[in-house]
Amino acid sequence: MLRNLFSDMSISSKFDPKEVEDKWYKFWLENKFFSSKPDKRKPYSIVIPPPNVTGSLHMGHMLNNTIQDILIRRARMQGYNACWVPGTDHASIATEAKVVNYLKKKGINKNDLSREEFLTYAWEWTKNYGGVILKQLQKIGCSCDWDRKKFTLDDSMNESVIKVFIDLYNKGLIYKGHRMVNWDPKAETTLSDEEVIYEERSSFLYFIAYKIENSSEKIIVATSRPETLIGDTALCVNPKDNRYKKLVGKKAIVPIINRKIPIIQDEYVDKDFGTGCLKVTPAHDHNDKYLGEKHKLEIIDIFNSNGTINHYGMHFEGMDRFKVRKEIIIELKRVGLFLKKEPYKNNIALSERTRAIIEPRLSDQWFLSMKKLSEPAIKAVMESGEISLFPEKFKSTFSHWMINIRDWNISRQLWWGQQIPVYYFGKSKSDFVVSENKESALRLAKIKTGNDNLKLDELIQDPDVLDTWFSSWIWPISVFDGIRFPNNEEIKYYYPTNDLVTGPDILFFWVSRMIISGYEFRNQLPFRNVYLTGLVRDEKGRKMSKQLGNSPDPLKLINEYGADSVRVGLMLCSSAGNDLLFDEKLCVTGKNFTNKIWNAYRLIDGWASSNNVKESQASKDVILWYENKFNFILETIENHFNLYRIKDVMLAIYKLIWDDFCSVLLETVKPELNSPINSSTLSKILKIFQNNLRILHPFIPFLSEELWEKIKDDSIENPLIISSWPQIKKFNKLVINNFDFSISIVSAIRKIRKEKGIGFKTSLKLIVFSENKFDGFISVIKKLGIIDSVEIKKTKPKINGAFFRVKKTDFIIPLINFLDSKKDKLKLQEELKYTQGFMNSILKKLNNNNFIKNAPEKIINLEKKKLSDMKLKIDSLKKNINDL
RNA sequence: GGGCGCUUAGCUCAGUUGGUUCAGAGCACUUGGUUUACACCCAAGGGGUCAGGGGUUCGAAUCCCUUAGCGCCCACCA
Repeated sequence: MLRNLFSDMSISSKFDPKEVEDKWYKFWLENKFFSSKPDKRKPYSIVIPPPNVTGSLHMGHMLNNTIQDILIRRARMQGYNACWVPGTDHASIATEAKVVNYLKKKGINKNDLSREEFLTYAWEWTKNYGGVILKQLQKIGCSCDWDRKKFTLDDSMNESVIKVFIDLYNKGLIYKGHRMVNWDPKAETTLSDEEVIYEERSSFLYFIAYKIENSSEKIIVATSRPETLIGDTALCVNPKDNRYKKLVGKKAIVPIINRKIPIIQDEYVDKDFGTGCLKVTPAHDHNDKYLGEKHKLEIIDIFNSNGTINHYGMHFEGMDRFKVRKEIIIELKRVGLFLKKEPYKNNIALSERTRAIIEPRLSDQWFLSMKKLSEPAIKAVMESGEISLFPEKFKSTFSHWMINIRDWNISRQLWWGQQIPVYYFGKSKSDFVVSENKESALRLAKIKTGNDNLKLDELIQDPDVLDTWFSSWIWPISVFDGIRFPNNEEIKYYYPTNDLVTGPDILFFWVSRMIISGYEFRNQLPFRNVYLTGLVRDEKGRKMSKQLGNSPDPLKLINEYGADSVRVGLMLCSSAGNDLLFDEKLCVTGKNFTNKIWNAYRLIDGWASSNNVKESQASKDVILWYENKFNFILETIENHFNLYRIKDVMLAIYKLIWDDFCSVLLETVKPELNSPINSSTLSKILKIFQNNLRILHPFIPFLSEELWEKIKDDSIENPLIISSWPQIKKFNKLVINNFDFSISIVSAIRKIRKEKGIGFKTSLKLIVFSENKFDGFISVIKKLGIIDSVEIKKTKPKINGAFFRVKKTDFIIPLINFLDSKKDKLKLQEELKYTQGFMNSILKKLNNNNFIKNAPEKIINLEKKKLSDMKLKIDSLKKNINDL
């Protein structure tokens, strides 16, 4: 390998990611390195948390997909059959809202469309604008098996979802219930709790008088929602409230409506809030519903689905709820039943998508009963440990939620999603069948009714669709088609998957439900390890979200810094489960790192090699050390990986490459100007560089592959992506320690140079004072410390010079010209003082009887050893001071 | 309101079962450097009463109690 000495000049000193990223991604794709099929190897599989099909990449995606890519690339190199299944989620409400908006801009109102027409638009929209995010994942380097791309509304997915619904229904776990739901009057749909946001708003507490039947008395009620009095079916007071005792059991008359309602008592009512009298509207308030059930009150739903008042509101019928609020106050004033209003702050529930104020409303919904289903999942996480959560702190949160699990409302009043496979054929509530399609439903209905004349068009399918999570909760099974074909080769090979990487915010909505479905439908866990990343926040600590617009566009960052650099930057700050405040500066750190590696390559590439130069001792020593150090670090990396401490892995590699490889190894073997390097040294360095690239690959796939290509020799056939992950070889900790010792000596020499104003061109002499064998690496000390000779003496010579001490060993650099004995003396005296103080504290411990009595022997001996060490140090310091 | 967790250097965080000089890392900062890969660099350095208080212990960043501040999840007040 003889090269022109100046060949490195032709390569830019700045690494340009743009040149290499697309090239290598295309290369990997074309060679099918991402794709996986069952074979004899052990599988390693990950299913992607499917991003919303409408979504575009934000930092949260970037974070957790980079982690997945790191895991999958490492597994691939380790020889596993690595399979990362990508896909998207149809995200029923989010997508439907987007399509509705899109149509609105085109002047089309959703309500004017039929279901089929709307779905046609939605599919068109999805095809045109959806799935962008998957292209973006490619930009960050994700090595997903794209041939396996899935969508939660694919035909096969739909079939699986319906099959699961029918199965659970037949097991008696799905039922229709009357529930208080969050009604969005603007979208005219129920919302899941997670789609509701709360906001503090100032409003008023209105004080309204209700007349008592057959009496001139009145009772005052305080309410923030006077319009709901239309639906009042009781007034309620606390039984201990003496003010109202005499009224309990009597009837009050709802103002304006003039309906008679009972006055009841219940502990629930707070005497001190408002007037201590609560109006009960069971149809429109969670707590009132509870009271209504307990006291068997009538339920009057007063709203139309768009938030206007229905016929119960008499002359208010058709009027919007907030207009009614105003009108009703005016009317109450007119009839003299309005007393006053007081300013009042409360939390208002809003629809996350439409920002409409949520109307709690009783409604017919489908529910999945969860209690029994969740038992194996609780066991797997809490008892058997089959499934591990990282970090572990989420276990307690998980268990609390699972134990108090509530039934899952799985129906949504939307069109975009899997339509519920329930077919009604009659007027009675039980006149329905559950089946995969209309034809089979008809057959069932005929059997159920005994009416053989039932016609297909007499069947009406439930208009609701299933909650989006109802398709994603079976994701790890359905992506391998294990619901439809439970014995297919794929599901048997890849399931259970290995790791799941996702955000803690969907631990309950998604992760726990996948575990539940895994046991229910495969009788087996869906994944062994769950790594919960932190939430990416902005510099103000706010959650990054599209609504706030505070998420930097990862693609812009990649464009500016390169994908590898952004990956490094993110990994450096991504401790599991801890939120990370994203700072763009980290990308700069990442860029510096990739550039450092690039320049290390340039350096090595520029070396000419020759057999005619001797291999220096320093090179031999430093290579020996690096090989030991590499394996030592490799071991710690493996340990970090096993605990999903990706940040620690990243930092360990960062330091290994920057400090050990570049600053120490390369600086030591670096030949003199214009001279070649020993050929054997160079080939060893290249081997080392290759191993470095192997461990770097999962983190910086593009640059590592590029450099691998550039430096590879005849022994290498495969591209880096499918090369091998290094095996940990035995290493000698003593070599590492002795070398670290030597580097500390070099640092001390450099410090003296700086203090004394001695440049790096002046060679110095070093005298070591050591009674035992000196085990530093002299060759390296000479090379890096720019020392021309090292003398080892048993006793301290009477020489003027700079004294220093590293790990119990004394050193002197003879420095007649640079000496400043006064200053040096002062410094040594300071150190003496500190050391004496330290020794005193050890003495105090050893003189403490309780310490001697209670501390383990090991610790006591340690302290004794420390004491003798300190004594020696003090002696030597004193000697040094005298010598000066 | 219920549950979980956090508070360590200017910033972001490590610190495993209490015990070697254990108070650490990266970044930032200061100082010095046109050393033949890299100024996106090299070298050296400064910096923390481990949130406050109390307790257990021979010994506490680490265990217990308490106060203050913060975050998350769940449930949501007429």
